[in-house]
Amino acid sequence: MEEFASVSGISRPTLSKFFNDPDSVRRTTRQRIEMALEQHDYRPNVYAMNQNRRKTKNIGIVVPFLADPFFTEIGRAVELACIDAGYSPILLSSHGSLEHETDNLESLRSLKPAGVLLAPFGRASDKDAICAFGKDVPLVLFDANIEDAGEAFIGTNNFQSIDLMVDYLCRSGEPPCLFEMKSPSNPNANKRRQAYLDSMARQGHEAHIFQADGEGWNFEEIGSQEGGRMLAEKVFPTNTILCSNDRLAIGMLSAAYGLGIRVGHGADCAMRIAGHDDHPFSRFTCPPLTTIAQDYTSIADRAVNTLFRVMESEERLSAREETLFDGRLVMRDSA
Amino acid sequence: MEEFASVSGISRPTLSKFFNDPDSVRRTTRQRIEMALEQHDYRPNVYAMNQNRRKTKNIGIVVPFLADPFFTEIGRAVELACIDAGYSPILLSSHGSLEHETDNLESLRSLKPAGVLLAPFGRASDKDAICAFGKDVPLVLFDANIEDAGEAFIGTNNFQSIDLMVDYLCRSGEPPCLFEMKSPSNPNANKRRQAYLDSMARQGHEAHIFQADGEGWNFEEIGSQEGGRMLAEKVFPTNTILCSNDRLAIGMLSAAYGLGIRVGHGADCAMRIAGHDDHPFSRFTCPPLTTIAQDYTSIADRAVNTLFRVMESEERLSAREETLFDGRLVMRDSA
DNA sequence: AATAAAATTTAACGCGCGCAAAGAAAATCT
DNA sequence: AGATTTTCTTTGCGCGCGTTAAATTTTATT
Repeated sequence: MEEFASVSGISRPTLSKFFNDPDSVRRTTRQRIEMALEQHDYRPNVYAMNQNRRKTKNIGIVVPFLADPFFTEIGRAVELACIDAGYSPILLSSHGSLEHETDNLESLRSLKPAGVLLAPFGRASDKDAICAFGKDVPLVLFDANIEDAGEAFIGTNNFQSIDLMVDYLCRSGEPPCLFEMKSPSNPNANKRRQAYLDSMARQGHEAHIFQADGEGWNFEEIGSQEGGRMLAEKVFPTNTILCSNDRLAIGMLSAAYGLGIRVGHGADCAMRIAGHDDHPFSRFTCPPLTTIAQDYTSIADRAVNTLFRVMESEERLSAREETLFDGRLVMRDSA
Repeated sequence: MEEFASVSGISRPTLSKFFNDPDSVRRTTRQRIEMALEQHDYRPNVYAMNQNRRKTKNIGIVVPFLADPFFTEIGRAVELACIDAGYSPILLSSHGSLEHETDNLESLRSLKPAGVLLAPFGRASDKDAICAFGKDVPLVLFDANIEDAGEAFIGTNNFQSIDLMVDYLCRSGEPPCLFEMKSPSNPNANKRRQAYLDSMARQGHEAHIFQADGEGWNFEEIGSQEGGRMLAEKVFPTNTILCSNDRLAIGMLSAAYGLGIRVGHGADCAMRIAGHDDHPFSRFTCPPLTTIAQDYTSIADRAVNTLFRVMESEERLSAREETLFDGRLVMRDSA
């Protein structure tokens, strides 16, 4: 950098400022530097840069399981937003295990990130560790909330979305049963169950909940196995099933097909199946899945913007913010 | 670290060695250090550590499009392998755009990674940039090959796998047509087309190739739209279609369902559809997709091991290695 | 026990940059 | 035009560790 300073005719501290934030120097000098850069292609040492800086230009993004298309999608949106803002996103997956989540936060801490976007496991997460992390680093949660952790939470309003779906299903046919995992780690599942109970009560229908055994993240498999078993045994008292998420629904649709059960809302159909999340593949199931679309883009944008706001203000938010976006009913053929 | 050295009774250079590689110090001192670590929980500054090191403990992993489940899966396998080996994987997606691929390599270069695993776009990639990168950093390619770039390439033997599938399809019914993208960026698509032509010639059947218009990575959408149009227009001369990859097949299956065409190898079925890759969702299509399983695990393991071999040898491989794993026929109901 | 080999300590330099203070230069304002 | 503000330059310290070389200690070998 010393070298580049002499050949470019700019002092080293000014260059230092420039590389930290190109807009912090006068426009004319900035142009001079950029001219010189094109000729001598010098690039500052990332490690030396960040060593003495309290905060870097890194933004951590932690998701519980990257192989779940929902998180790949939202991760992608968030990553691109960060790049556009001139930051370096670092996308970390917790690979479905709690240890990795904790490890990821530990790794991030030593990277002195300017901020972190975290989609935690939820109940299973190490709440204390996450709260402590939030004290040191600007932290915004998304998808799954943990009370009092981080500066803000952005997610979907499960009560609105489930109510929307239940209402639609009741109006257009038999009231739905709920199909879900027995021990969901994700708090959204619990909210959705409660929302289902509320909605059914409000509509004056009896609620029926069916829970699938199984651990892990192979939701399609579980939906197919357990859901298929229930279909075969005809345990469902109505012909309409609301699955707690699309991945379970995809599995159940597959099982229904295998059993020769025609799914859909047509006259020739035996039952209806609906999901929640508008999984990228739900458009291509057979039949295409009626579901609730989470507002990926808004969630990603709001999460990033909130994080930037906290980062720029250099102080904590006066009050923790919780933003819930409404879900949108996506009517396809399955229900 | 100076501090930790005094309280632990270990000299700083020894600690330095320890943090670089715990096995490089005597076992007794290593235990003393680990004891002290538990009491004083000191952690070296990542940036200061890496500033003066030629190589870091980082390993870059670059995939063209993380939202494609194939790459999420293989990325996951590779990531975990790196973690197990004590390295820090950095997973980067090129988000389907060439500029990001180049940017990703540039970012990685300044992170002084110990090695990089790259799944390039293929033909579209900046070959010179990748070759140049390979001169500076141990580089192993996977999935898509670029001649002479990096130390090795690990992928699937498309000629074997397609031949396996064509042979199966011919034996069990009508010979297949090939359905693919018109202008595939991935070199595997070209290999598969050639393999299809070869196999059909060998079997003494006439080859029929149908190409879908469309750009980008929305293969399911393209398969559904274009494939559906072709199905509706009955352009296929046989009742069996081999799709160049599972994502196209998933789209086409969806379209077939919408058209009321019964897909499968049963007596009551009108046509057969097969894919290639054993996409994570192919087990749950309707009907479940007959396809070729790429050996994810072997590819990931071999790629990582090869990279480590190059990294440890501190020199280039005497000859560039190309390893192709055989595909495995996965017979499900669709064909 | 004597010798050789391996591991550790001591001491000291440097990496590439952030950062702070004080003065000089340029741009803006009255 | 001068006064004021902004920006830049000069100077120099220090971050936290890698790394080296010589001196010393510990372990392994004969």
